[in-house]
Formats: sequence, C-alpha cells, structure tokens
Amino acid sequence: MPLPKTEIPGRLQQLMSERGVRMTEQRRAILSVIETAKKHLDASQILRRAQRVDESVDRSTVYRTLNLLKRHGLIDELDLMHLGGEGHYYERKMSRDHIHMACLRCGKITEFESELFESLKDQMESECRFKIVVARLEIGGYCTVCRK
Amino acid sequence: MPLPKTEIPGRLQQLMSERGVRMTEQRRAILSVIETAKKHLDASQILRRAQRVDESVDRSTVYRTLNLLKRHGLIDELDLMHLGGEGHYYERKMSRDHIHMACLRCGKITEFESELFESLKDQMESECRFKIVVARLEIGGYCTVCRK
DNA sequence: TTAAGTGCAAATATTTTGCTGTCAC
DNA sequence: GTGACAGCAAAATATTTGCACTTAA
Repeated sequence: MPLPKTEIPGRLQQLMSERGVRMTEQRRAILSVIETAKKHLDASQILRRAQRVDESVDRSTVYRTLNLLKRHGLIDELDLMHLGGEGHYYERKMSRDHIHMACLRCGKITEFESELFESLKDQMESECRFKIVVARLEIGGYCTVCRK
Repeated sequence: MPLPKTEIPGRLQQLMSERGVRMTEQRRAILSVIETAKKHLDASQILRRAQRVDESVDRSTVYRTLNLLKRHGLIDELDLMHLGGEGHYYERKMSRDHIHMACLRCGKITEFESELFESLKDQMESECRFKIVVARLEIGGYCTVCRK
C-alpha cells in the first residue's frame, strides 16, 4: 500500500520545510512538478501540470510559489533566448551552475558544466569584490546538427 | 553651422545602412538614443527619449526596431535580474562580450570583461561543437559597498 | 513607383495585486 | 486561534499585430 503523498516529500519540499515555509496541497503539487520535470517549464506549463495533481491550483499561486522559490534561491529563472515567447523558464537549482545553450534553429537546449565557469566566477568575486548569489549564462547559436 | 542630422550617422545607423536596411526619421531617433545611452534602457525609456528627438515615434516602432536590431545582432537584450520590472534592457553589442553584475540590494550594475569568459566560450564551441552567436552572462549578488 | 515602414488601436501575453474566505501549524 | 495562504477577478505591465496611410529609395 503506497504512502500518502504528504509522506514522500521531494527534496524541494524538504528544503522548504526546513526553512519553516508552510506547506500546502497546492505548493506540494507545484513543487513536485518542478522537481520531476525533464525539461524546462514556463509558468503556464507548470500550472497545467500542477492542476493534473491538484485541480484547484490557480495561476496566481503558481507565480507566488515561483517567487517564493526564487527568494529562497531554490530555483533558477531562465530566458532560453525567448525561443518560445517572452516568458521565463524554471528549473531546480543544482549544486553546480550550468550553462544553457539554445539552438536558434531547432530550439534544442543543451546544458553544459565547466570548471572554467567556476574559475570565472571566482575571478569576479575576487577582482570585483562582488558576492555572487546567482549566475546565469545563456548562449544562443547553432547546435552540432544545425551548424552544418 | 551644424550639419543636418541625416549627415552625421552613428555607428549603428551606418551598420544598418550597410546591410541595406531602410533608414527613417523614427529609426534614426531610436538608434541615436541607444547609441548615446550611458546606462541600460528598457523599451519605455527608449520610447520616451526617442520622442524627445522625434515626437511622432510610436511604442510599436520602438519594439519593431528593437527586434530588427536583435535579428541583426547589433544589440544585446538583458534582464539585469529584473531589478526594475519584468521587461528587458538593451545595449549596443560591443566587440567583446561583457558580463553584467547586478547588486540585489542597491541595484547598481557593474560591467566586467574577462579573458576567462572568452576561453569558456572557446571551450563550449569546441567541446560541444556549438556555434555561438550570442552569449549573455548575468550575475546577481552584492556589490563592494553592499556586501559589508 | 512601390515595397517597406509608420501610427493607431486593439489584441495577446505575462505577472501582480486586492479581497475575502480557508487552512496549516 | 491566527497568521499565512488560497482562489478569483481585475489590474498592471510588456509585447505583438492588423490595417490603412506614408515615405525612402
């Protein structure tokens, strides 16, 4: 017999609880959508998916929850070169920053991690005496297939 | 006696003409605003300033011109961590990419260039076989003054 | 001349907010 | 019990588009 949903919190839900954030059915639905997403989702996609878990979730609750997660530094907000409209895309913040490369022709998003990126951030922190909280590197160009 | 405006084209105007883009009073006004801006401007600010040069400039013409400049790769579009709303900021594309650091406390924008950034892009191009057209690195954090 | 560009108004898209009722703790 | 959160509707903000008129080349 499966455990009730409230007893299998994902990592995001756990982190929020640790910070004393009140957990609701709606937030649980939204967090699980973000947690299990295999691609970058925008607010409307998150809304639609969250409603499949909890019918009652409202668009404004999605935005309020996204803002909450941003403030807590638990998600990253991306533009992905606005390949699909003017809105933003969201993803769980990973321990190590990664770079997003968007193909301007086929729309494919490639992710990339690099030690050089880490060094660059170190350089900025020391040379500019700037304390980095969030770093976002987005690239537009042509992928392996489309550059030919 | 000063030359008429049409005879002192800025660099942007020159680049557009070279590409066979038709030049109008309105575009000249918008281009000169972008060209001479000392800080990053959003669409509304560009509109307001362009109207000081040519009263008739319409908001939609500003957006159409910004899209044109983006397509030609002559301007960069920035979020600047959305410190002042959900819109975008624009600036002339410089020969060398620069990084934007936005202070989450005082809002100050610091620009930074780095050889390491150039190396990182080289690495992406070779390791991912990705042809970079536009690169945008934006940082949020605390500046020298505010980090104290 | 004429294809491209413009203003205007309206549509669309995205995000926020005020309010009142509800629920997690 | 009560302060934080929810839905709902409306507002606010940001950007695009259709159309008839104008203009650069």
